[in-house]
Amino acid sequence: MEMRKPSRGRPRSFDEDAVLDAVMRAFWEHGYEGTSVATLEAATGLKAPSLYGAFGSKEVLYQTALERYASEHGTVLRPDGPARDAISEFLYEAADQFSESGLPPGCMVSTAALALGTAQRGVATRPAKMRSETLAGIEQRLRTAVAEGELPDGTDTGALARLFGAVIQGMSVQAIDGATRQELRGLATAAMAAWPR
Amino acid sequence: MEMRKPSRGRPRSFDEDAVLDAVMRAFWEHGYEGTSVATLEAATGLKAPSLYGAFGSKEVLYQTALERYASEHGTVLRPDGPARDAISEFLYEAADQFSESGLPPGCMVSTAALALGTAQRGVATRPAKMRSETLAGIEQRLRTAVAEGELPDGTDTGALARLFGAVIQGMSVQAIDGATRQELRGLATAAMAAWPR
DNA sequence: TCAATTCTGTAGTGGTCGCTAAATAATGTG
DNA sequence: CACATTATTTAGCGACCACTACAGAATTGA
Repeated sequence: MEMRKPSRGRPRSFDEDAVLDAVMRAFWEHGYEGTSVATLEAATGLKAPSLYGAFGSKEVLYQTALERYASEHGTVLRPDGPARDAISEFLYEAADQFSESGLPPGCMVSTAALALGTAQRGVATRPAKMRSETLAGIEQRLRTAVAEGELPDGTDTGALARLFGAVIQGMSVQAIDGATRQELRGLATAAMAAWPR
Repeated sequence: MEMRKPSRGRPRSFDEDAVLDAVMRAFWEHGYEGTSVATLEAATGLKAPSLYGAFGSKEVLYQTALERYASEHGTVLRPDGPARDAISEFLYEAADQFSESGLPPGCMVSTAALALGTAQRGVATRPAKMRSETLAGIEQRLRTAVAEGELPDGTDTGALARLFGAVIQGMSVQAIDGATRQELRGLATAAMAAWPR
């Protein structure tokens, strides 16, 4: 994947992963437009040309940080066991992650890039696609549950998937607004009551 | 409330309400940071000095547009009848409003100002307070329902209020991502299954 | 008609935006 | 050592940011 150039020339003076982590937190907390390159300089301790040399542009930096977020802080539906348990764990895990101390509140994907200037429209496509994939993943899990008899035939799996997706997105909003971990867990519990009987 | 100055001097050449409506739509669609004063000039047909003369600053313009949104496009819980019906209608009305053709998708309050640069932190306070008041309104309605016996004693009204609030917020995200009115209504239907029995 | 008042359009202000050319520093290779 | 290569630093690019001084235009009151 990564073409590592032979070690000619002056070596990097920084750890690329640590820098990307700081960049991720800045974008996570302040969004794309709310994070300036000057902000990133302050967050990383690097100067602009180092950032640009290592990553390319502010937009690439954002997308790279977003992928890192997805792989480091993202959650996946457990593929085994009852779908009900998988969804339930998914919601509780989101509640915990959105209120993790030492990290920005909320989710870098669920509520990202919802309103941008026209010039930055393209930045929103990747986060939107990630949200769409989350919905599709939930729905697939629910469809399987219907096929296996865990959920009744005729269950509106699309609507149910959108509901649990909305719960995640709403938890992100409320975490940003200061909701505690306990409150988010209670929300998750209340949401699971919507599971069909 | 409004101190109307006697009609001395050159009169306004524009309708203040129509201009504020255009401003509201711009902020609604592109957010605070995503909307520049140049954008507002294009949206209103006015020049900056007219906007500043009539309203004061970009931030005041945003807050004024936000209040207008709340009073023109906001929804309130119907205070009479069963709480279950009031919440249900609230969700369906949100589904319809977030997918109203001719208006930006989503909600100008539910998913507003979630990530801003540090310099603009103060802009987020009013939208956050509006969301908090919505949650409080829902919870109050649920508390009354418990007191009147519509909901069982011991119902976690706080968690249930947060759930319905999250559904609204998630519907706003999904509307922005392109969900149809029908899909949002289905989401609302699925959410009502969480109502305690 | 003249003066007072208020609004509009022109033409900027200083500041920040994302980004980069050019000089310098630090490494490996010969 | 010299040289090629790559990274960092300095300094600043043009474009846009929110905002405004100022002059002219349009109105009312005297």
